[in-house]
Amino acid sequence: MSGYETPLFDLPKPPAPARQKAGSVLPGLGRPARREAGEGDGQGERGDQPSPTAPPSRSGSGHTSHAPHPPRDLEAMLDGLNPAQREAVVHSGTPLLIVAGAGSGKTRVLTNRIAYLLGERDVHPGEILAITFTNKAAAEMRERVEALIGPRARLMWVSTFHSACVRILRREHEHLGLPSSFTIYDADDSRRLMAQVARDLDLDVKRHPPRGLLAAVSSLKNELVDHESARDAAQSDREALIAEVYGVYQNRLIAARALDFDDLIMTTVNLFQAFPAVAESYHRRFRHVLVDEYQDTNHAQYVLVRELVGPADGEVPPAELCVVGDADQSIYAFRGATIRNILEFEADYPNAKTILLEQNYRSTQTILTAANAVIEKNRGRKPKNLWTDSGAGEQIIGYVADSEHDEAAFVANEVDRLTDEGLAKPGDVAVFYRTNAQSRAFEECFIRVGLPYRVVGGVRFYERKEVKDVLAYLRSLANPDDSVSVKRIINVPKRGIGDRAEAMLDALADRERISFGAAVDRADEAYGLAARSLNAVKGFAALMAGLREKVADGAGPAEVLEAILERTGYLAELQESTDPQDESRAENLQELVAVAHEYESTEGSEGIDGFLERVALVADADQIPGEHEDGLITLMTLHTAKGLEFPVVFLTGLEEGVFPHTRALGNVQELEEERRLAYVGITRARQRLYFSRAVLRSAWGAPAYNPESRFVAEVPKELIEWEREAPAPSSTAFGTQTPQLTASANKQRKTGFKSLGSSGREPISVAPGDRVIHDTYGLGTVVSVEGRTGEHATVDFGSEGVRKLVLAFAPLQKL
DNA sequence: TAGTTCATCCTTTTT
DNA sequence: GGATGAACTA
Repeated sequence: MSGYETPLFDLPKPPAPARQKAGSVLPGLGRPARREAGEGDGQGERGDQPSPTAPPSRSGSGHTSHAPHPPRDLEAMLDGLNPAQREAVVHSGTPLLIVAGAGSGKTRVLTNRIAYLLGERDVHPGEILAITFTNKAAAEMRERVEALIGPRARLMWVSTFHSACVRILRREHEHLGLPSSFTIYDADDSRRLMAQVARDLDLDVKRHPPRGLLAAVSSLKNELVDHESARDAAQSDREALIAEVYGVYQNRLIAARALDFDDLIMTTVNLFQAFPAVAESYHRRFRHVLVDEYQDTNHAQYVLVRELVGPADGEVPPAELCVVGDADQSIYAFRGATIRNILEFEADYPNAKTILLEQNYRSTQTILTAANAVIEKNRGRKPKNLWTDSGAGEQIIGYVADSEHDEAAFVANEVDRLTDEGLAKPGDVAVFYRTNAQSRAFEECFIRVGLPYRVVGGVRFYERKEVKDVLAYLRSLANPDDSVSVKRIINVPKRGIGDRAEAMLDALADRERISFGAAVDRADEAYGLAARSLNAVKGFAALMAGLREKVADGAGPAEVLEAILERTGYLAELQESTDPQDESRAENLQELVAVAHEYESTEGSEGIDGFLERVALVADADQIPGEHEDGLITLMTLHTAKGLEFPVVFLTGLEEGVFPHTRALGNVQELEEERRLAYVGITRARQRLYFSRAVLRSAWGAPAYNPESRFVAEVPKELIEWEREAPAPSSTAFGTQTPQLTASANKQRKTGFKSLGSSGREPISVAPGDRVIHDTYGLGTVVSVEGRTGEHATVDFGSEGVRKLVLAFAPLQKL
């Protein structure tokens, strides 16, 4: 994990704010900690010790506020920059908006600007707050500035919105008398909690799935609406329902002493608005606020930035604000981001200066022309025209595959060819797709042909079930009120506490107005709990008490994790299992312990709470995409690709319904967001760009026929050279280009597609006992055949396991 | 209570 | 093909 925080706390503490009524203004933190010191508080607040946070390998303290400046090298900061970039680096005095087209050197401008502030304008590093989109970007920026300016740069604060807010909340709790220890809920935890809320309110889960409720509540949160006012403003039944759900959900969060991802920002904003003195202390401190990827900020983040900058006519002059972004690269509206923030920047900050960076230093003119042509189709955007002086370059190569397997084979062949001809190495190549599920076809193919690859994103380490389970134990220890975590593990591994027992404990918790975790400790008082269940619950309570004792004795996260693995029998269960997957699960848990050890050895580590916070905020995917020197093909979603660049890019799955995604087809806004995603994908390529699609793609079991993506047609024809074009319309009843086959239509015609098979192969028919050979799994024996017309077969591949296959598409041959 | 089978509905994308 | 939930059996 590279997420590394420079402490904010080396500057004088801000004056304690006047005490005001905390109350309802601070959802999520409104309730004082019921438990006194003892649990979770042991580690104390270390914020004020200027803990040395430099990586051990580095030397030099850099902590004195007036350390001698490293040699000033103005030329290094401005060298090679074009006039617009220079202007952006040295601008001062008014808010600054840098509209940076793809590949226009945005990151360089930002880092050089910071270095310029530190080196030329004598700004103290502690006065700088730079907000990036990911932890990885933060780490890189810190590194680059340090390379320019020296170790002094470590004193500045570079982080994501979320990390920054957690820091602020942790720091301010003591002034406000709020609990310092809180649990951060990720999307999965929130969903579980919402499911509970749906049960509380007796909602029809079919009509109101927790996911949907969560999305609705989340958008209210980002608008900074509280549920009271939402209820008052409700126009329709649905709105009223959402407001009610919001209230119950929020109460549950408060009771669990938890904040979800949206709360982190919103609560900080509320804190600033409720306690102006706190807000002022921060904007007194941060004289320079820089925000990267401004087009992806949501309303709450926008307000937070305003609060940090401070009023134009305040007692303290506003901080110097510099935001960077490109409205055409906004791809997170689904998560609440508003392009409005960047489009209206000049209205929000009337004396703002705007600098446009249009010259591209990354791609060939062909690639840029394609990108421009696609993005032009979006309405209501400010015109922008990327250009380069580096020449036209190669044409885009297009390929129409029969199936997703064929598409993967094309990519593999092409990479081989480029490698053989010395035009590129596998490490130069990236394969982009719209959804994570699409990676499988490529992985299978690359494994078969022996191409080295890595998948970025996908199922992340911290999202794996076993890791989340064990972390839930740790969280339950750190915060016994965290009902989502306690419920998650109360019967994992199985110890005979079923739904009924859980319901009885829930009832007890309700009756006594205590948390679920507290009810576990008082299970004796629960009605209707079978003796056997009661014993099991008591056993669980004793287990937790034993572990808690260990925590109280000052054990660090690693030691506690090891105790959890052992005492719960979780690890033993995995080790005894014969399922080969459980082996890797056990390895993941060992890895988690190793991560905890590593965390403990980091200076300034803050015990279990700190470890959990780190785990919640640092996506481990951040560490993966680095330099391309290791010769691996990179596979990732288009969203993950933002901010990266590759010499060779394959844009795959260019089919209506895949990209653009089905869900976006009916909605202009969403379609435009898909188009921006296409724009992002295209502009990642430096020299070579490939478009590919599959005529026939099996999407969730059933095959689907998808016409060409509209984005392909939006690229001028002469830019694309088709290596293989769509086959002539076949004689089947459904033409290849039937526009917009809906999913349901596909389903109805499902059986009809069988005859097409994959890669031209005749579908085979098998019977139990037949010997077959599979491209990936090798030799096997058919165990059984399912489906009315025999479309699935279960085949035993011996050491490769027993697999269920779709006969029409499995690369399977009868012997 | 746990383990099994069956049905359904599904899916974006992520800090 | 996968995850989740409901219904049923041991």
